[in-house]
Amino acid sequence: MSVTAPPFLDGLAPSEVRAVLAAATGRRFPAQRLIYEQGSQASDFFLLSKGRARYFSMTPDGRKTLLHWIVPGNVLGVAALLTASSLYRVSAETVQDSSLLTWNRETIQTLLDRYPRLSHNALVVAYGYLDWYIAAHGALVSDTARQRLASVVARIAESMGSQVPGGVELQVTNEELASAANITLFTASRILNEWQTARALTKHRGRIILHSPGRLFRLTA
Amino acid sequence: MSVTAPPFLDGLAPSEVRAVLAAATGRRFPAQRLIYEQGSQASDFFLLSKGRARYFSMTPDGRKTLLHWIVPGNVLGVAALLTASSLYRVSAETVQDSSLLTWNRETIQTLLDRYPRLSHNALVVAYGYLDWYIAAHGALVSDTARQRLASVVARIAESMGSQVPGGVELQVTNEELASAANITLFTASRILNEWQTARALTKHRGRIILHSPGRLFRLTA
DNA sequence: CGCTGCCTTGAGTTACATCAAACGCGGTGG
DNA sequence: CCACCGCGTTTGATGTAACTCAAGGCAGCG
Repeated sequence: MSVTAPPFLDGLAPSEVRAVLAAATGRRFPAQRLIYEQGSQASDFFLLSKGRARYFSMTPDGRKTLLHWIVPGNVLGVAALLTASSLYRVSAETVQDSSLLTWNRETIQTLLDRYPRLSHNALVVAYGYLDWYIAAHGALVSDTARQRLASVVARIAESMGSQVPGGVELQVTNEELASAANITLFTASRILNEWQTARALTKHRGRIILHSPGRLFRLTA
Repeated sequence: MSVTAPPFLDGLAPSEVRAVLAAATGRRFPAQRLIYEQGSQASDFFLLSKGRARYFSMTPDGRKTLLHWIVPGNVLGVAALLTASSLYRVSAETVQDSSLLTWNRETIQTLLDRYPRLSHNALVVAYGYLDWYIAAHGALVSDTARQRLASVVARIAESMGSQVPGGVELQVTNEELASAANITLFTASRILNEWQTARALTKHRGRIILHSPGRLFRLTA
């Protein structure tokens, strides 16, 4: 079903895993499709089985901030696991064509009751998000634009880069990088050019070849 | 034991609550004492029964960032609930003299196994932190120094203010406000003076009388 | 070979940080 | 009761990273 075993199903017996998966509905999403929107009722819980998705958030003034990337085996929509408060806190969208297993709120909550281990796993998942936010908060509080951009590039290279001769290729636009690092398009362009001059990477439209991740951070003073 | 029923014990039968509490050790902490430090092994889980505490984090360059405030009934040290990864992610310290119920890691994990509802409650707690971080992230990304300071003042007034004739009194220094809003001492001083001039609050050393929370945000353009 | 959308470049602006200096509240001891 | 002291606070002058805006370049596609 998915290449990597979903952490959310850790510790369940094979028969239990089957029961949980049997209760889900498969759904396909094309690339660039909204999965759910921040502020709406958390009516479904998802597991990404194929493709790529990401969380993002809209600021009051209409800018989009890219948050966490979601790879196969990850779950989405933890808000649907809560009995009370039940709004999605951020939005989620697909990046590539994707397949999602879907449980509605009632179903997944019944499963949580039946298999308590799922609650524990959900806690681990939530704690992982917390980790991400703690790091992001630290970065916003004390890093420069340059450092944040370097982190974003490194993180994307890690999670979604593909090996090519000469380095790692990232399929990202300046706009996406800017939005993830919380800087402007212009600042992103300038910093990336510096790095290109310093031979740490090569730019093309819509993609970047990262030659030396280490050099990024050395240029970060 | 505590004024408010701890959300962490929600949904447990009275006998179960007694069993969980019986497994804890009571500990008293004086004001301004470190409870645990970010990066250290998450060896204990706590429930604040009396007093006041807060989370904070140190930046690489040595500045202190104040995070979430903890009131009686709240738990601390969620990292100790996780089987695997087990470092505290932020630091915690008391603000006033406090009493904490303490479970060591092994004990609390045994209890989680025995009372699955605790896992669910832990998820709710973790989700609450997530909420806080999502809001903080949004504020850092798109609010001005002024807006962030207004939010901090409002939040502190809400959670720890005491009613006095003329408004709500907050026991905070400029330094604490600056550190929580992620601005400098100087900027905090200047903005607070503006607000004093606009009659939204009155300043004294180490405390503030907030007259009109609403006016803060109106002055926030 | 022209069009569309991504990307670049420069000039001007700004909010906030940094630094230096001094002020004054409120507690302490003479 | 007064002089002193420490620390929280204030104020002004200066610095700067990054944003904003305007204009144009150019890659790749049809």
